[in-house]
This record gives sequence, structure tokens and C-alpha cells, in this order.
Amino acid sequence: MPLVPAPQTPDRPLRADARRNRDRILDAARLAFAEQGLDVANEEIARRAGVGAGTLYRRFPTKQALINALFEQRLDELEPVFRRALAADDGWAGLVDLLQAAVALSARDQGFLETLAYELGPEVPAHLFDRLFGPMAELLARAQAAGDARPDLVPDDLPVLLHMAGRSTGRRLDGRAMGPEEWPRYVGMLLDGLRAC
Amino acid sequence: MPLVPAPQTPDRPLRADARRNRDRILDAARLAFAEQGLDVANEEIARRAGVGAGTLYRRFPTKQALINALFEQRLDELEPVFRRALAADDGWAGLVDLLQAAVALSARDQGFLETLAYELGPEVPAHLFDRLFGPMAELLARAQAAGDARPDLVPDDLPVLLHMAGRSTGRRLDGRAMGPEEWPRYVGMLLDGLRAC
DNA sequence: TCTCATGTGGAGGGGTTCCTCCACTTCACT
DNA sequence: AGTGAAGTGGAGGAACCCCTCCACATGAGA
Repeated sequence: MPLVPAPQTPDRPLRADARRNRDRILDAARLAFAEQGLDVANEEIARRAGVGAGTLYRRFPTKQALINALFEQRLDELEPVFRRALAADDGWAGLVDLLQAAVALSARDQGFLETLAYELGPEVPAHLFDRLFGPMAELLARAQAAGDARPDLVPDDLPVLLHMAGRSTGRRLDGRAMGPEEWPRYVGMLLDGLRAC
Repeated sequence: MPLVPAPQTPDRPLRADARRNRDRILDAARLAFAEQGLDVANEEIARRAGVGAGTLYRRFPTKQALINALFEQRLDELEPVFRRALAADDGWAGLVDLLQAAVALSARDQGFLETLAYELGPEVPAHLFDRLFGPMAELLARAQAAGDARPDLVPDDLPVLLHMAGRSTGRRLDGRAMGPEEWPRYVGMLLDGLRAC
């Protein structure tokens, strides 16, 4: 018989109130990050979720843990797009689909945009990025095989290109917001440069 | 005779020591911003310049004033490129020249890159941006007249496109820095998308 | 119902940053 | 050399921000 009580199983289900609070934190953080970007104060998130700062930190020991959890949620949302794009025959069309879906999400969610920015990248576990860039790489290979994409493109180019495309969303110099009917034109121009000539 | 002493002329020349300190602040700030980006602490800049925080604030009442002064210096450096590009016949080549020069500067100088990012834009006086985008707009018009650039491009597109191009510099997802022999390829792809088909 | 492991809120510790203030020093002009 | 305006440094105020701690509350199994 052990002298110390058995360590609690790491994935023991949360108590009902704790689970509820966890969900409220995620919802509040998602909204706050989407509106204002990742450097919202944690206390603001706790306030909007209606919990104390202590509760937030019990559930997400660091801010990065919260960001990663939200990033995973966003990838779950993109899952249908992944499947649709991979199921179709046309690799190029699928790649365009996926890129535009990711940029559209960035346009709606400042936090997602900033998580994708490589300046913040090293903090996010690589396997999360792989969920996004794995399918893209597969589609790129198919598009190249079909002669639709530039042959010199390699999978490592995709994060850079997505980052560039993402920057077409956001505010203009004069402070005017970029409308959802404006940025696809810029992404289209970049895609034109990626197409095989 | 006025009861109060005449207000000092606003552009009275600085005392020799003050002028020297101002220059040292600008040099230190340029280096610090270039290396680490705009959110270096002012105290760090003062330390590197060998002056006190008070001196820094006497010369540049806000951090933004310092950033604007440095941005103007960078535009002065680009002046020869402006002139060369505008003097040549080929509008498209000049536009490419200018864009690449600006991105090259962004690659070397994190502070310049961040100043160009429109998230920070509204703080910088519009006339400074005009110095950069005015020549670009002129070259775009010439390139379009020659049938080299997409006819649907308008001057307002240029800041967005420069911002996208600038994001090809910087770190990759795995933390590896983007070498000066790597980013021109990405800028080239974007430019391919801007060329008239 | 009773019990206690689990969960909670929010004050506050420790850190950072921007900027102000003012007693003191230095320059430039006579 | 003397004088006053201009300039200086650096302590510290005010506002943040991330995160910890612990007295107290509460859910859930017995």
C-alpha cells in the first residue's frame, strides 16, 4: 500500500461546474482574441467569462496553453474543408480552397491570424501546424503533378505564403477595415503568382 | 513690451551637447528597433545611447515621435532608389525595384517592417507614407500604360501589397531566420501575380 | 445528510513599461 | 569669469500584465 495517496489520474473528468467554467473561458477568450488579438489581458478574459483569475489559471496554466487550445478548436472547424479539399480530384482547386478558408478565418479572428504568424509560431506545438500544412502539402503535390502549380514550390513554402496571404486582411493605412469582399482579390493575385505559367 | 518673455522660437538650434545627444539617441534607437522591433523599452534605448530617460523624453516627447523620426530617416535612405526608379523608362521595372528595396530594408530593419504594418500605421503622419507610395503610384500608372501591370490595380492596393511582400521576411515556423537569398523568391511570386497576363 | 476532494474568486506579489519631475550641471554669450 | 537659459540623469509615479496563494464554497459519492 503506497504511503502517499495515488496521484489523481491526469484525465479524470472535470466536475460539472469546472467543465462549465472551462467552456465559458474558452468562449470568452475566443471572442476577446478574435476582436483584439492575442495580447488581451487575462484578467479581461476572466471578467468576460464571469470567473476569477485563479480559475482561469487552474484550467490553463499559461496563456500559451489557452491559445493552443483555441487554435486546436479552429483546426477542428477547418476539418470539413480539409476533407472536402482532399476528396476532390482537382489538387489546385483544393489548395485554393484551403488557403482561402484559412485566410477567411484569419479575417474574422485576429487571434487565429496572430497564431499563424511565425513570430509566435515556435510556442505552438508542431503537430498542430501539421494538421493544417499536411493537407496543404498533399494538395500542392497533386496540383504540381497535374501541372497547375509552379514546379519549384516545396511544402516549406506554404507557411510563408499563407502568412503573406493572411496579411491582406486587417486594417488599411487610413484605418479603414478591410472588408470581406476586398481581401480575396489580394489573395487571388498571390495565387496567380503560384500558378504554373 | 510684452509682460511675458517672447516664446522661444520653435526651431531655435539645439545647443551642441543636446544635438550630440539627439543623434546618439537616434542611432541607438535605430539599432535597437532594427534588431528587436518597435517594442524595445525606452529605457533600453536611453541606456544604449548613454543618456538618461529624461533626455530621451525631452527630445522625443512620445515613443511615436521617435519612431516617426526614424521612419523619415529610412525614407531619406530610399530617396536615391525613388529617383532612379522614376528616371528610368520602364515603369514596371521601377515598381519592382522600389518594392524590392522596401522589402530589403524591412528584412534588415524590424522597426521599419513594423512601421509599415498598417496595424501601426494610423500613428504615422500620412505625408510620410505619401513619400513612399507617391512614387510607387506613379510607377504603377506608367507600368499599366505600358501594359505590363494588371489594369485593375489602383494606388490604394500598394500598401496592402507591400505589407504582404514584407511578410516574406522574418522567421519561419521552425524558428529558422529567412535568409536574404530566400525572400526575393516569395516577393517574385507575388509580383508575378501583379503582372498583366 | 454528511464529508471532503475539487473547485473558486480576487487580493496582491513581482515584473514591465511609459513618462514626469526636479535638483543639479553645462553651455554660450557677454 | 559670471550668469541665466538650456540641458541632464535617474528616481519614482501610474498603469499595465502575468501569475500565485489561500480562505472559502460547492459538487458528488457514501
